[in-house]
Amino acid sequence: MTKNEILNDLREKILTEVYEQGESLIERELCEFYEISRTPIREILWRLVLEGIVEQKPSRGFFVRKLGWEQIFDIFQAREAIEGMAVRLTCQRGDVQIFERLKALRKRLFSLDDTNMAEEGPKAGRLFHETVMEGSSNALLKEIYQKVSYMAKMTSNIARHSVSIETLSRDYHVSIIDSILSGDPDKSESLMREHLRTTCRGILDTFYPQVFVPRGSNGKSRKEIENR
Amino acid sequence: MTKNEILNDLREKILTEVYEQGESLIERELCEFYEISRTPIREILWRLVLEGIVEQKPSRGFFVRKLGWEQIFDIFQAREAIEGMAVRLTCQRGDVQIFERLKALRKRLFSLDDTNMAEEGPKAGRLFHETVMEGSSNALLKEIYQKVSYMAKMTSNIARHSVSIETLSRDYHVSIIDSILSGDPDKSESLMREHLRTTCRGILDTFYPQVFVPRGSNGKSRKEIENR
DNA sequence: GGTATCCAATTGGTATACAAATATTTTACA
DNA sequence: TGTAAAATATTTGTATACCAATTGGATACC
Repeated sequence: MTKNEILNDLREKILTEVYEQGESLIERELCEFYEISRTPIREILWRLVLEGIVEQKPSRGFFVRKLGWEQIFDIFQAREAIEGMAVRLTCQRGDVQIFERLKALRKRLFSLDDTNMAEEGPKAGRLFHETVMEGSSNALLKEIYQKVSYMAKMTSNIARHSVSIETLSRDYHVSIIDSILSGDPDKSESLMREHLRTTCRGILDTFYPQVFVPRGSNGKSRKEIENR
Repeated sequence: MTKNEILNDLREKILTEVYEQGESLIERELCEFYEISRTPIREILWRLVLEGIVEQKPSRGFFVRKLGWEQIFDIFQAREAIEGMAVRLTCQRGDVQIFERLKALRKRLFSLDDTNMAEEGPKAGRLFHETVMEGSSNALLKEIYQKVSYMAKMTSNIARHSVSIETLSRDYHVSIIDSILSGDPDKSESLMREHLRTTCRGILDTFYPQVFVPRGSNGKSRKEIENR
């Protein structure tokens, strides 16, 4: 296995929770498993820290990042900021290629129905969001997005979306593409934000029903039901 | 020198351009200089990568990140996204402490005039932006901001602001604090964005006058004057 | 002038050893 | 029995030495 293959393998194992959240990644164990020495393993681990899915605590080592509902909330808010700006930029300065890709994607989104939504919906969704980031032509925003999206992927194993959430997302994706193609950056941005807010609420309502996030605000004036 | 001191020292040297942008940071030289071995130096360098001011190219090593005007443009756009969202959140869910700090800061901003603007303006400005991020109560946004702000600091040595830019910023800071205290998140966000867009244009106009960024758009439909 | 080859510099990786910090278990004592 | 202290084990942190692999540039050749 090359170093890159090991990196991909480790990432995959973290994203699919072979390594659980919060679990410590012990250097020697990894060395033994992948049959390499500590130096390259450390480099790989630092790369995963850079990707946001591993954290390093001094003198304690590397740990799989632990993401509870507060972090999911934070991630979606960060995505609102990043992708909201990105879709605005894509709308304003996207080139013909991007627009063509979005048109093709629009078609693909229409072909989704209840039979293939669970399978194809998330794939098409990821492609949509990536295309929007690509269109923004802002390397730093893309860099930031990559990290946030890795973190988002970590949560999506826990928070596997329901067909109803996926269908709603699909509709938003189509609307956003329409507003991009019609050249309306304000509408594109506000739709993207609404989409992410809605999806976040859907996930939290489904997987953390004990958490109450007040409607109509981005607020963290959250209330948890007292008992647990 | 402890490892943390070395980290701070190296960061300082990069931010003050003792190490020039694009320069390669040779492990063995650093080992010799700081009298430590390669392993801890590598860890320090990875931390600086995490901070956004150093980059690693496989088989080539670590380099001070190089930021031209395109990157400055990208940084300010990213800040628009991040800080725009953050100020909205601060407005919506900031606690009394934050509001008090903002009120005190407002007073301090008023005490700035032409005699101390060059000295105190940037300091107060940084404090303003940090306070807003703090108020957002979103750990991920703060994490992202930290990186972006290190990158911004790298550019501020090249693009040292003029008194006129600082004065304009001061006025924006005051207005934004007012809109936060009056509880208007939409206005807070739009003012913050406008502020960052204006500052960005001021910097680019001053330090890269050959670059023309069209008004009234975030667009990258940039034109450079052909000759150089 | 362009291409091929060689060479020096530097990073990449392995191995080993021990120090330092942290976590766990055992022991001793109240 | 419960708890604190001490001993032990585990794991990371650092140092050193060495060689392999990669890169960039210099040189020689056609």
